[in-house]
Amino acid sequence: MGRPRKALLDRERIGATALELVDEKGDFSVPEVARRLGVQTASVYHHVDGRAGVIELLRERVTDAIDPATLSDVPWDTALERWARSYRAAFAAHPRTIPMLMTSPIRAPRVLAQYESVAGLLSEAGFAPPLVLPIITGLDNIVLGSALDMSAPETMWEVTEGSEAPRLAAAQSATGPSRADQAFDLTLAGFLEYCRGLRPVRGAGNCASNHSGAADGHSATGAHQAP
Amino acid sequence: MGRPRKALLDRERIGATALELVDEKGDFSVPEVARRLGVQTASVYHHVDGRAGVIELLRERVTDAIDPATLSDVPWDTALERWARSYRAAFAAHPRTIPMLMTSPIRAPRVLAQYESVAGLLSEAGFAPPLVLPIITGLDNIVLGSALDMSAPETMWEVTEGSEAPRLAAAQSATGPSRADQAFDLTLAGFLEYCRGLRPVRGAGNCASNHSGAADGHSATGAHQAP
DNA sequence: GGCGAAAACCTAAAGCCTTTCGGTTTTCGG
DNA sequence: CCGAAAACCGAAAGGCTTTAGGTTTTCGCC
Repeated sequence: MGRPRKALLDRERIGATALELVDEKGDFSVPEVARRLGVQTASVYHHVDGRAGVIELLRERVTDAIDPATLSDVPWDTALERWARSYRAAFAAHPRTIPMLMTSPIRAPRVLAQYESVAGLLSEAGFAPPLVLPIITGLDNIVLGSALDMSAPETMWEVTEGSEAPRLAAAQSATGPSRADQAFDLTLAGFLEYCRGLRPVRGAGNCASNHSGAADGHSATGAHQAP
Repeated sequence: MGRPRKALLDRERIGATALELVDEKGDFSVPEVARRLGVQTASVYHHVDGRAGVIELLRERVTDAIDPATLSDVPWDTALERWARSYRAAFAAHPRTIPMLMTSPIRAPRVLAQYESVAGLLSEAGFAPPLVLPIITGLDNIVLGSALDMSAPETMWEVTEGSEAPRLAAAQSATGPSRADQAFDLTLAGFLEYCRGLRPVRGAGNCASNHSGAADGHSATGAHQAP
């Protein structure tokens, strides 16, 4: 057959087709992608670096929906919250990609740059350097943990049948179908609340002993550039 | 060859061998398990339901390390914390199984029973029924998100090389190698703190309207260690 | 305009994995 | 003692990943 007059394949179409397949069936294979594009399997290998390369295309497509503009918000905790929600929403749009993307780190430059922004955000908000990465990692864990939960929809907790777990079943019927969202809201709110309490207090008198109950210590912080 | 005088295979040995392989190489295959046991591939299929069955054996082995006794602790938040740590530790002992186990829900009866206990724990602690499942799910997300983080150890954040992310690199060198543990401690502490504030206050006057910002209604609980 | 190099697709094949289908021998219950 | 079940083996079908080498078309450069 030889080279066609107009290219049949490109990374764009390969990525889109693979994402279609994963959305529909939860998995893909290179031959499947090729079949759906009316092409032989080997041809795909001229455009991407094997199956792993296709997964990277998926990663790009999914993470492109994360909105970096959220990180320009103020104050810092609003930025963090909006970013986390955008991050989670990006995965929620294609939950079945999650098992594939979770296995290897998110090293796409686009996303890495956003983590870098978050690091700056937290530093400028006044967090002690040793706290910055734990906070980022914690936020990451919450988002990815929640994303994972979304990828195995209700099966995870579908215990309503009959007998074995009456209290769990009762809790389920008391919560309704928004369980995953509510859990995320709860966890995120708790995390941000706790982080607010971890910032050094700026005023003169430092009520040294506790840091935990300081739920509203950021009210006056319209502009908060730390030392 | 026919039936041997003494059985060469059983689910115990198959599970142990598969776990060995995953610990060593991050994956397993049925032929690999068979080779390591000095047996033909097909023989394995007489004891387990294919590859999926072997994964269930892995799940049992890993989750058996979760200590249900932690849930008998008092008060409720101590029980929750110890359980979460035990849960996470179980996965930390075999981090490379995590990508395999995360894909499908943890429906092993042993673990389900523990979730059931947690539901009872929270109900008896006085949490409103619609809050119980979101709290369980949130805790689950934190544990599994953290476990996932452990499964791709430092690669996830190894950006120290050179240039691209200076603030992230600085944050990393300020934190040291205990990043994952610190993030978990932080997130768990924040979550429990927030949950304490979600319990209805027992005293007379119930300031009914809000439940969201009330992070400090828990005066009696006392201890919370900082990272 | 012509021509070599590169691009894009194909056929073929190796190697691995999963799973199933009969065989063969040994053990065990009645 | 004997038939049924158990435990293992050999072989094979079918799929996936990946590479190697062909064939045709296009493109850039002289």
